[in-house]
Amino acid sequence: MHPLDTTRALMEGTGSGADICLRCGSRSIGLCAPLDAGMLDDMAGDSERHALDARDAIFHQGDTARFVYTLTEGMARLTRVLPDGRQAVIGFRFAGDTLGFTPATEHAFGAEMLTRGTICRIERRRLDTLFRRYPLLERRFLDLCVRELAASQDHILALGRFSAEERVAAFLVSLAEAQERRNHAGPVFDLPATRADIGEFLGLTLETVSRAISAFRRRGWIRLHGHNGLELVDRAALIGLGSGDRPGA
Amino acid sequence: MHPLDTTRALMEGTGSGADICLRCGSRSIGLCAPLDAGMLDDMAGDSERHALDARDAIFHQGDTARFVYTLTEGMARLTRVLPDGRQAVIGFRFAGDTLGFTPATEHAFGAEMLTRGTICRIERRRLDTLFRRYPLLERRFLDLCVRELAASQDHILALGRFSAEERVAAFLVSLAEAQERRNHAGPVFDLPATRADIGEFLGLTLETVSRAISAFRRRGWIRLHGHNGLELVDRAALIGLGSGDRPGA
DNA sequence: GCCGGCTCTTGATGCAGCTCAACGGCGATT
DNA sequence: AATCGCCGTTGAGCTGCATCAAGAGCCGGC
Repeated sequence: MHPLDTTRALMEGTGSGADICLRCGSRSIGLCAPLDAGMLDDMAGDSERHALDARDAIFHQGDTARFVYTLTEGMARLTRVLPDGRQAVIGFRFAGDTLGFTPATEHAFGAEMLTRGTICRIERRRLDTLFRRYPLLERRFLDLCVRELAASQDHILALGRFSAEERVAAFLVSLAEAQERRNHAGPVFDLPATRADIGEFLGLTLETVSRAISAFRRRGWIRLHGHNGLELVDRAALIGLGSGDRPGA
Repeated sequence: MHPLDTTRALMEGTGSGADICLRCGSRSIGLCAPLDAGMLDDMAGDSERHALDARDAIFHQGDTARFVYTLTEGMARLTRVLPDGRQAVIGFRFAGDTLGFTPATEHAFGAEMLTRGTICRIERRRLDTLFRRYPLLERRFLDLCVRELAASQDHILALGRFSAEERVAAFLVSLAEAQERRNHAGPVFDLPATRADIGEFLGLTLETVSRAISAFRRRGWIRLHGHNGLELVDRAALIGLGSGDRPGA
């Protein structure tokens, strides 16, 4: 099994519904998918939509966790900062993903847009009201949460056990799969994260990420199109490297 | 903030109740804490208790996820195996922690006892029935899950950004705090995990873990008592090293 | 008591990835 | 079109940790 497959499972679990989040107007993949019409009306009445530019913060680490967010367009990164200033990217989020849901009073990490996009937010306490009215919604959050936990464990495995090239290969494949799951057509994917972002996600320096990507390019495994375009030419090779069955290890 | 503090938060969240899980007979910290008497009766009727020896498996990676477990005595480790045989310890669990709760059909990781101990297990579908009867129980699982997710993110941060000694220091402190939270008295803590277990948890080799522990001992920060006893002599030094505010980084 | 196996420790060596540095490409601004 | 700042690439050297190896302490079995 691909070690990042649980990420796929998480997203597949959210991608089936074709409901429309009334207020947001977007195809709702995250919050609204398996809900009935009455619930959607309630949520739409309680939520607000906001447009954001690339690099805008959605919320900051330490902010009071007043809202829960759904990313309706664009791509974002989740970051945590250590006391000494070292920073880590904890994850990336795509259109349809839910952000910032926590029972704590403060956000343990920050979220920033990597591209332009829009978010849809609902007050935490209104969501609690909806939980009481629609137990299915709470169940849905529990499932999402457990799946995200499994994805975190995959990432822990990758950080603890994978070489630099293995990590980058796994990342590129999971990025492509995430976009395919969102009905992306064509062989060229978006890669809006910088080398530094990827490095901070994978526990590597930007130079090491750059070298791995160059190596894949030299081997004919990938092709870069402009500064944002990524094409997986030999996906099997990348999956082989990124799946953790290194021959003779 | 200590980067492993969310682990503490997770456990504090479960440590407040003094209820007794009727069938298990143990102080229930995990499943049963904030529940009313009727719910406890229901759960006790549906759960079974088992005694296990050190090294016994509670469940295996890939097993059908038929049960949800509470560790009532002892210490366990959670492990994942990669296709090529590389293994990683993704976490440790203590008395009172809940194990193996997942909406998936299979366990994504295995769990093995590190010490003798007992577990209390309940069938997954009976738990679902209880969820329907007691929505508060489901809410409790959601909170636990979000907190565990935060703990995973701390671990991701440690694996991606911490040096070997920083990781070992953070691990020793969090282990001591976990035992203090469980009303452990006295300055000497249990360290039932081997150097290899710790190394597989922290993404290090057993030799590197051993060297870090020896270095702490030489600096007078810790003392070892027999093969299982650990005393933190200078906890502040360990916290300083393990909290991620390395001076000048 | 003696032996075999396991864990821990410590030393020597090698290498993957970090650090430091230089440069080229591209978009934005004016 | 010129300039600036950011991002990416590549090279050279260094270092922290892995790897390999040897030996010591401890425990259970006989």
